[in-house]
Amino acid sequence: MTEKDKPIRILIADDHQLVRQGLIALLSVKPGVKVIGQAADGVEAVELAHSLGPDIILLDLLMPHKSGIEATREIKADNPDARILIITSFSEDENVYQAIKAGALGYLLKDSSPQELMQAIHDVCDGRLALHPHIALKLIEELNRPTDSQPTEDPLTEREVEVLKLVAKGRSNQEVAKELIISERTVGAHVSNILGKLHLANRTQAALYALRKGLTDLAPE
Amino acid sequence: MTEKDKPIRILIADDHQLVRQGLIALLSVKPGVKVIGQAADGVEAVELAHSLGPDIILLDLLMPHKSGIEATREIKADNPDARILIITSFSEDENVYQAIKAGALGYLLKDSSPQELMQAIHDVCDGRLALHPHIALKLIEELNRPTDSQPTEDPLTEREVEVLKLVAKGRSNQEVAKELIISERTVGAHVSNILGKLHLANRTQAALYALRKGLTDLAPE
DNA sequence: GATCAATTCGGGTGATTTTCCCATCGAAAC
DNA sequence: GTTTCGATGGGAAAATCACCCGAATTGATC
Repeated sequence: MTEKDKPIRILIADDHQLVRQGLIALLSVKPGVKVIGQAADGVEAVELAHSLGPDIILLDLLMPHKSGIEATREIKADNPDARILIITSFSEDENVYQAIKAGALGYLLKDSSPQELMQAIHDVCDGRLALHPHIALKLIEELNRPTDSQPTEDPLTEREVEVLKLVAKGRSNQEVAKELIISERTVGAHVSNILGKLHLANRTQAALYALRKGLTDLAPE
Repeated sequence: MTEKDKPIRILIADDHQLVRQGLIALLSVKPGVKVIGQAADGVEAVELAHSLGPDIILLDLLMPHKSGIEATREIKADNPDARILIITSFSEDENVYQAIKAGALGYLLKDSSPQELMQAIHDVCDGRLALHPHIALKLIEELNRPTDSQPTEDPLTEREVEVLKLVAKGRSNQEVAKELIISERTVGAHVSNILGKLHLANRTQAALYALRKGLTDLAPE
C-alpha cells in the first residue's frame, strides 16, 4: 500500500470470539491498520461489509449461518470493489478455488505469522493476490492437470454423497440399503464409485474423507 | 488466584500460529499473566511443559502429531501438578470427558470472551475447575446416565490400542500387520477383540470410536 | 426423438473382514 | 508351582466388501 496517513480500515469475521479478539489485539499494535468492526457469522459479515464499507475484510471460512464463501459472493455482489482476505484452518481441500472464484483476493492459513498476515493485508488492500505458499501450490497443481479435461475432479453425485454420509457413520452396506430402500447391490456400486472417484482404498478411508470434508460429524447418533 | 506480585506463567499450544499469536497479544495487555512459551503441536507442548514448568498450560485439542488429550495425559504423567486448560472449537463431542479424565482442569470454547478466558486461567491456576457452561451441561448429562452403571467397560490392552490407531487411519489388516511386524491373523484377532470389547459392529465404527476418544486425529498422513 | 447422466439392479469373482475353534509362549499374579 | 492374562499364530467358515461386466429406468438436455 502507499504510505498515506489514513490507516487501512479492517472488518474481521470469525465465529470464535477468542480468535477474533486475538486478531484484533494482534493488529492493534501494528501501524497503518485499524479494526473498525467484527462479525461472528457470515450474515453479520455481509451486513457490516455493507454498512461500514471497510478497506479490507478478513473472513473465516467455517462460520455458522453463512460460510465464508457464500459471504464472499454476497459481499462482492453488493460491492464489486470489496477486498476480501480469507483466513482459515486447512489447506487440504478445494475450497480455495471456490473462494477465489467467489471473489476473494487472498487465502491465508491460520498457521501463518503475524508478518505474513500484515503482508497479505497490504497486498490485498492494493488489489494484489495474496496466497499462502501451500495454497498457491495447490492452485498451480490444479491448473496443471491436463488429464482431467473436465472442469475439475469428478464430483460425487447427490446419491453418492448420501451413501457416503451413512458409510461415515459406520453403517454396513446392508444397513445403508435398508435406510435408503435400495438393494445391497446398489449400495455396493455406489461405494465402489465413491472409492474410485476419490482414489481411496476402503470404506474406512471414505469415512475419514467425509469427516474431513465436514459432510458429517462425530456425533454418536 | 491470590494477589501476588508474580505473574501467572503460561504456556500456549495451538497448531495455528495466528491463533497462538493472537492469544499472546490478547494476554500481553492483561495484568498478572505472562506467556513464557508456545508450542505448535502436542509433542512440543509436552517437551516445553517439562522444561519450562509453567503455572498453566493452554492446550488446543486438535493438533498434529499428538492430540491435546494425549498431550494432557503425558504432561500429567510427567508432572501431576501441571494445570491444564483445554481451549478448543467444538462442544458437540465427548472429548470433554476424556480431557477431564486425562487430567485437564478446564475446558473452554474458542467462542469465549477474553474475560472468560482470564477467569478460567485464574480458576485453573488456583486448582479450580473451569468449564464452559455448555461443556458443564454436557458433563452433567453424562453423569446422569444410569445406562452405564457398570464399573467400567473392558479396557483395551496396549497392543489393541496400537492396532486401533492404525485401523482409524484407514489401514487394512494386511497393512497393519506389516507396520507392526505381526501376522495378518493376529491383527484380525486384535480387531475382533476390539470390536467385541467396545460392542461395535465393524472397523469403520472402531475408527470413529478412536476419533471420538482422541486416540488419533483426522490428519491425512 | 435422441442423448446423456444418474440411479437402480443383477451375475460373478476374488479379496477382505469377522468370527469361531485351538495352541504356544512369557510375564505377572496367586 | 500353578493360574491367569496378554500377545502371538493356525485352520476354517461365513459374512462382508470391492470390483468387473452389463442393463433397465428415469429425467434433463439437446
